[in-house]
Amino acid sequence: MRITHEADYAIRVAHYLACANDKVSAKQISESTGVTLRFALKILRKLIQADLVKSFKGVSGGYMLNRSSSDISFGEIIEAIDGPIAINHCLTAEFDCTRVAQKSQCDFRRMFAAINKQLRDELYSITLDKFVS
Amino acid sequence: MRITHEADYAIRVAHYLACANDKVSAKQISESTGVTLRFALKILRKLIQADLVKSFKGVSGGYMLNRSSSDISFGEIIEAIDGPIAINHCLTAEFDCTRVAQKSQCDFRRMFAAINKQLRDELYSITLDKFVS
DNA sequence: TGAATGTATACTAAGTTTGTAAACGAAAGG
DNA sequence: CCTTTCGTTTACAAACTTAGTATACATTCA
Repeated sequence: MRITHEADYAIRVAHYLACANDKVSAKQISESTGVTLRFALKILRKLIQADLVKSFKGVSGGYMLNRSSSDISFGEIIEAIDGPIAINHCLTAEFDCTRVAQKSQCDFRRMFAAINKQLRDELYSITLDKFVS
Repeated sequence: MRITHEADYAIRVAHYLACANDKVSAKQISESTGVTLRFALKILRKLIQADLVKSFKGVSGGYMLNRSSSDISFGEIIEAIDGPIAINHCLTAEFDCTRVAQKSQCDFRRMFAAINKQLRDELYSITLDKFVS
C-alpha cells in the first residue's frame, strides 16, 4: 500500500525543477535532492516519457519542467514512475479474477474501484505549485 | 500502491466466515475460497492475533468471526495482514527522513498524511455485513 | 489413546525494487 | 569538424518483499 521510493524521489526531483525555474543539469539535480546521479537519470527519463519534463542536450544542456508547476500533479508523477494507481491487484489490466467468472460482477472489486478513484482524484488534485515558496 | 494478495485473500476468508454464521474448519475455508490450506492457516492466525476471528481446537474445531460482521471493517482486515496503511514510506514508524532534519516540518509528509488518513477512514468505514446477502 | 483439528517457527522460491555499469548518441562551442 | 559535455538506452545485479510450503508440536473430544 505504498508508492515506491523511486516515485518519492521523483516528487523531490520535480519539486526541485519547479523551484529552479530554469534548465538544470542532472548532476545539480542529484546533488540537491540527494538522489544518486544514475538513479536520478533513470527517473528523469520516465518523467520525460510522461511529458512532465523536457531535456536539452549538449554542453549547456539540462532539464526543466515541460509545463507550469500548477499543471503537474502528484498523481501524474507517481503514475509516471509506478504505473497506474491501483490499491488492489484486481483493479489492474492484467488481473484475471479467480473469484467469479465475470469480474464486473464482483462487489469487492466495485468497492475497491470506488475507493481507488477517490484516492487517485485526491492525488491528481495536488499540484507542484502548492509546494513552491 | 497495492494491498498484498494475502490481504485480499484475508477479505475473502473473513467474508466466507461472515456468511457461514457458524464454526468452519480450515479445510472448508480453503476449499470454498480457493486459498491453499497452508496459506489460509497463516492468514487465519493473523486474523486471530488481531481479534477479528476466534478458533476452537479439537476434533470438531474450526474458526468463526469474533464479532458481528457489521463491526469488522476492510481496513482492519488489511492492517491485520499487511500492517498499518501507509501510502508513502515516510508515514511509517521506522522511517528516518533524509530531506529535512525535522520530519514534522516537511510539507510533502503532511500532505501524504492527510491523504492517507482519508484513505484509511474510507477503508475502515466499509464493513463485512455490506457484502453478506 | 488416537484421530482430527489448530499453533508456531522456520524455510524457500519467485517476484519486485533499488540501484549500477557500460556503451552509445546528439548538440554546443572552439 | 571534432572534442567535450551532457543525455539515452539496454542490460545487469544485489537487496528486499511477497507468496507459499514444510515440519514439528499442542489441544480437544470421542
